[in-house]
Amino acid sequence: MASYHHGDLRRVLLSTAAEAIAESGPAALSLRELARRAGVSHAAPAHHFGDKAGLLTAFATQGFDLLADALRRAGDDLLDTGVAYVGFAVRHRAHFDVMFRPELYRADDPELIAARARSGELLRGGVARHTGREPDADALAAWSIVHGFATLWLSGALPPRVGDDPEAAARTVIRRLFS
Amino acid sequence: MASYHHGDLRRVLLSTAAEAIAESGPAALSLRELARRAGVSHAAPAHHFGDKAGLLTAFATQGFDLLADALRRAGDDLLDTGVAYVGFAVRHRAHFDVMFRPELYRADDPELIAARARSGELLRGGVARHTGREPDADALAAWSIVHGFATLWLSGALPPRVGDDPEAAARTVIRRLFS
DNA sequence: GGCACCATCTTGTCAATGACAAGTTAGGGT
DNA sequence: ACCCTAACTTGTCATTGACAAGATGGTGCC
Repeated sequence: MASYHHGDLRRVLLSTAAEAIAESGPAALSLRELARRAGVSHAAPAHHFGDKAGLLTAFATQGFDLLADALRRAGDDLLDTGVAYVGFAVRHRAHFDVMFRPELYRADDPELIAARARSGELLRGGVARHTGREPDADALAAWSIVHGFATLWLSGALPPRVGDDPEAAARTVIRRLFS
Repeated sequence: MASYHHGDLRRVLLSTAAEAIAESGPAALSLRELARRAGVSHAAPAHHFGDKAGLLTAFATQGFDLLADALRRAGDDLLDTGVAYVGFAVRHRAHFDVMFRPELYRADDPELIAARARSGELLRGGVARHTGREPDADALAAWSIVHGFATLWLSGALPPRVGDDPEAAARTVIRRLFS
């Protein structure tokens, strides 16, 4: 068919972008390459997202929503929440890569800000339930340690002795924080 | 003058790259823009670095050397070492941005690997002196928490209440780890 | 003093890209 | 039946990274 109206292009472009970014990073992302993979013309992506920053804004927003889902699924336990954060980073590497790189997208986009706030609340809530205290400093420490571990893991900077199971290694590391 | 032989181009290009990357991230870096700022022809950078990945390889190597210097200056105390790590990230934002993004450069470059190993040793050494134990898990936790804090700070993801002094905030956070 | 060498830098070119402008198609509402 | 608008296409331009080939001048060597 290859009908003139694709019908589902926006969704397809986002998932194709996830593959492309996971392969070679956000810097190497090409709108024309995405269009080629989706079988549409080189200017089709611009219609849905305006420009490259627009696409990455939508992509980051989707990422924050996926993160919120993952944190919700982890339940109330703080350790599980931390492991889920790392699991999200590993499983949705492309999203994670973009989400914390605001110079790639429009950080003032309302939908993005809302999605980011939703996932942030889940993180802070987990910490507050665990310590019972004002969560500021504890939440910051917990967020830092899981975010740092995830980032280092993804960057390949960790020595091989850490093993090949990021979530198990993360569990060990997080345990050091509240002991 | 504008003599045919610049004489110091390699060094100038690296420091110009630092400015450009600090302004708009490594993704937006343009070799031609660097050449323009340095007042040389558009192909001059390629002579010194081969290609863009070559320049970023040299840049990351310089970054690991600067990090090692900063860690050495911090002395033997673990807390100070952690604060120095964060201080390095904030003060040399552009280098830090590239160092942990191996898809941007040639991660198999021997000089880069050597520089990275030198700074890694300083980190592990600091942790070993502090705990007296086999440093693996503790070093990983300490590295994760400072790296995560630095990354979150640079990405602008932290709420305003954290304040505007990254090193002071880092000190508070790191203290939660070994308490 | 002169000469050859070669790292350094320039000019020229090509394919790929992001952005934009203008045109085409089809489907939904009235 | 008709239009009207979102979805997509074709065409174009400036910019970029990479490469090839040439120009320049300092350095060592006799």
